[in-house]
Amino acid sequence: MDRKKAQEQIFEQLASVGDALGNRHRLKMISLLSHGEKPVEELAAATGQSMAAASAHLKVLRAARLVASEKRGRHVYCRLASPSVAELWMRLREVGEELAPEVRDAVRTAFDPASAAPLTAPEVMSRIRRGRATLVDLRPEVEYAAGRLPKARNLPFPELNRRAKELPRKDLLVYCRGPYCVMAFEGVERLREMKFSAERLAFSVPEWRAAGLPVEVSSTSGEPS
Amino acid sequence: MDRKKAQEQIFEQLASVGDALGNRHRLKMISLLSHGEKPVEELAAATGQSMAAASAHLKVLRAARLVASEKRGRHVYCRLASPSVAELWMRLREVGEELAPEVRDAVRTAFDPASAAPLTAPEVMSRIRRGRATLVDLRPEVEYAAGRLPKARNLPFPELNRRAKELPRKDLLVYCRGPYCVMAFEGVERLREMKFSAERLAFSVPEWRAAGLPVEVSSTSGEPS
DNA sequence: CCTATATTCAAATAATATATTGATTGTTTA
DNA sequence: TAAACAATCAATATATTATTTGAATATAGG
Repeated sequence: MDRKKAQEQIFEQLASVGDALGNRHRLKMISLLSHGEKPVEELAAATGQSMAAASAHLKVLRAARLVASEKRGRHVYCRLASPSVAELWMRLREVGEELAPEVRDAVRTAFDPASAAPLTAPEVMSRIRRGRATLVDLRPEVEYAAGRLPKARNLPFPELNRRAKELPRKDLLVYCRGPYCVMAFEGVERLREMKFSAERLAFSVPEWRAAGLPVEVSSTSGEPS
Repeated sequence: MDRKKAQEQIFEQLASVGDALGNRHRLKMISLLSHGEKPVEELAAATGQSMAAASAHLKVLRAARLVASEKRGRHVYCRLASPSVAELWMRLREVGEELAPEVRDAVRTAFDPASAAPLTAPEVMSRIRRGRATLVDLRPEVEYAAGRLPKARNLPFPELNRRAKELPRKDLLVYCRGPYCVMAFEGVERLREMKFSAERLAFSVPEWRAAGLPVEVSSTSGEPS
């Protein structure tokens, strides 16, 4: 009889975790944080919210234990409480893409997976090892520093036009923040206009990490403070 | 600019999937359905709800595309839309147990994983192959018929006292509906009182299936109608 | 036709969810 | 020490939603 009560509590608590996944802005925050810790301010800007609103959503995520945060300097840096949160987010995406036509159609029309290089993570790893490809990471430098595909070069999206000439003309594999990342698409489009041979990868660092492949990190112990 | 809109729609839709996971009764329904399809009536009874309430929750689950249903005879049979829904539910549990102290503590005190046989699914598979153990499935017969561990014998919990004598005295491995299943605990307790040597498995069929191990099914094409 | 099973509807209740504004706290920097 | 900044909190407003109940309605079976 006591176990019955405990079981209900467990389901209740797990439901609160599910509930935390039930808002667009919060999912976006999880998605952003899967590329490394960020201050509240940045999360607010990236999700188009006021600081107060972002702070409220973060409170929900913290209550569900999905996000942890720490004050350093004058910023509060937020991060996923564990890599398994990113994996939960990936699994949610997979289920949505598999089962919800609304998701599947939107993904197909706006972020067509068929437009990406049809390479699995291990296949990319093998090309990296053989020096057959140049990986280009379009994310901001802090995210690149926090973790990247091996031998990837960092060329943040806003600097693309100016610095593209640093890249080789051939065999570019471009990635940014994952399958729904607008910059990855536009980056490849721009590079092609500039006569580079470039393909988009359909995944990013969190998926790479979840596949058990090695992630390269800048030697500075944490994020710059 | 159009991609930005599509991205927001994707997140919105995925949030509605998350939202569907945000209620105790709905999680319980998913958990039950991971052992096979069930009519609405049974889901209502098992979750302690009126038919109308259960129906409303099922509507949410259907809208999120997690559950499909079909009318056969006078019942509406509900089932998970895909095995990946069960996997999402498992992942949610794992995250909860890993990160939420409320969940972890409740699990430890009421459903202590340490009280289960410390066997992984492949280890159990190997024992089955060598005939080193007798698996006992305490679930209702329909769930047993819909999918079970190889060579498991079915002894539904309510019949345990009456029919325990059919079992060998040694090397019993008992499972029911998973890590939070009360019957699995009480079943093992009763068997031990009756001087059987029995251990509880910390997992059930959905976890077994997710591990890629073979599930045995009764030859009748679907559920009995 | 009558019954069993589900869904829907109307309604009630309560509760949430979300965002805004302004105040407050703690920290850094001038 | 004061000013500027980052974040949270408190109070508030609005709207919406969540959940359940009981009755009415469909649907199919016997």
